[in-house]
Amino acid sequence: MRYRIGEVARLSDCKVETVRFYEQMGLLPVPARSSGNFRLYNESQLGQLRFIRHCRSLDIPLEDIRRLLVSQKHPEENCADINQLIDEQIDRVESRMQSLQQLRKQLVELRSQCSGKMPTSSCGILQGLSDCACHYPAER
Amino acid sequence: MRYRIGEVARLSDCKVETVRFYEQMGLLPVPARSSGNFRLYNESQLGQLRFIRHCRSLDIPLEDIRRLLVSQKHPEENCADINQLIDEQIDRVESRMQSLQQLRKQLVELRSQCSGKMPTSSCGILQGLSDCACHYPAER
DNA sequence: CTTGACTCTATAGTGGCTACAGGGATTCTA
DNA sequence: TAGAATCCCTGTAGCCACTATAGAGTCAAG
Ligand SMILES: [Zn+2]
Ligand SMILES: [Zn+2]
Ligand SMILES: [Zn+2]
Ligand SMILES: [Zn+2]
Repeated sequence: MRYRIGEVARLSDCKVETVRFYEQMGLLPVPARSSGNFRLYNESQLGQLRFIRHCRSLDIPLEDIRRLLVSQKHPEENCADINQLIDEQIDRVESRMQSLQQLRKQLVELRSQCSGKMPTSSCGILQGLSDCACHYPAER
Repeated sequence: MRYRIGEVARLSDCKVETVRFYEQMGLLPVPARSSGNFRLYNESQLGQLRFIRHCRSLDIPLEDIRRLLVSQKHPEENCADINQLIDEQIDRVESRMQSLQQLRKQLVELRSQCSGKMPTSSCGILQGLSDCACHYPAER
């Protein structure tokens, strides 16, 4: 069974342009072509596309996905790299969560500076943003 | 007192290129020039740059910063827009936090599928990524 | 035979910078 | 006063992971 690009896109929940983009990035093998020059995919290529999409839903960068695909093609090798790659991804996610936590605190604090309908000249939010004590050069 | 670009960059904790970039984006007024064609900034422009940098540290997008700067220039207007803008920013941050929470859970679950040094052919992580039950078309 | 849905390539845009390349201006030191 | 170091200039391209056009070709149904 062979699929055209619109079908693999639908079957992997992504856009046609994205499939072409992955091909261009070398994440998908160059597909066969129909007589009318349409891309034709088989089950295995669809599987690889779904693999990529699933990785992307975990926010794994394309470069790391490339490494995972290479690992997949070497079934005899040790999988330590894969575990490390996921560990690094978890680290990235956790550190982003931490900075968002910080950010939220600062935004809520800022938001509390204004009660509502004021002239902008006395809006506590604008003032809080202007009276910035942090964006000064590091003291020496 | 007039500053050259390197100095305002240092005094607002950003890079020279970033200052030029903000000018190009219309977030900073076109500065005066010295006889040798160097940009020259005054205190008020430095203040505006620090305002922008502080907004950016709160991850407020440049478009929203532009709106804040416009509001600042109309001191008699009502500040409701400003409050709403910050509320929206808080919403964005919170929803990002939520999806990262989800992400972390999925990654930790995936990570637990592999105990350590296996051949990649039997690595639970690779298998978990391949046996994807989610990247299928929405059922009808 | 026409319509409409699909596909093709190539190119540019998104956001928020960052990093050159290849020159000119200024300032410090010998 | 020469040379070196450090600044600054413009313009362009790169980053990431797509997304969105434009303008053309392919194919099946009615
Ligand atoms: Zn207000
Ligand atoms: Zn600040
Ligand atoms: Zn493993
Ligand atoms: Zn999936």
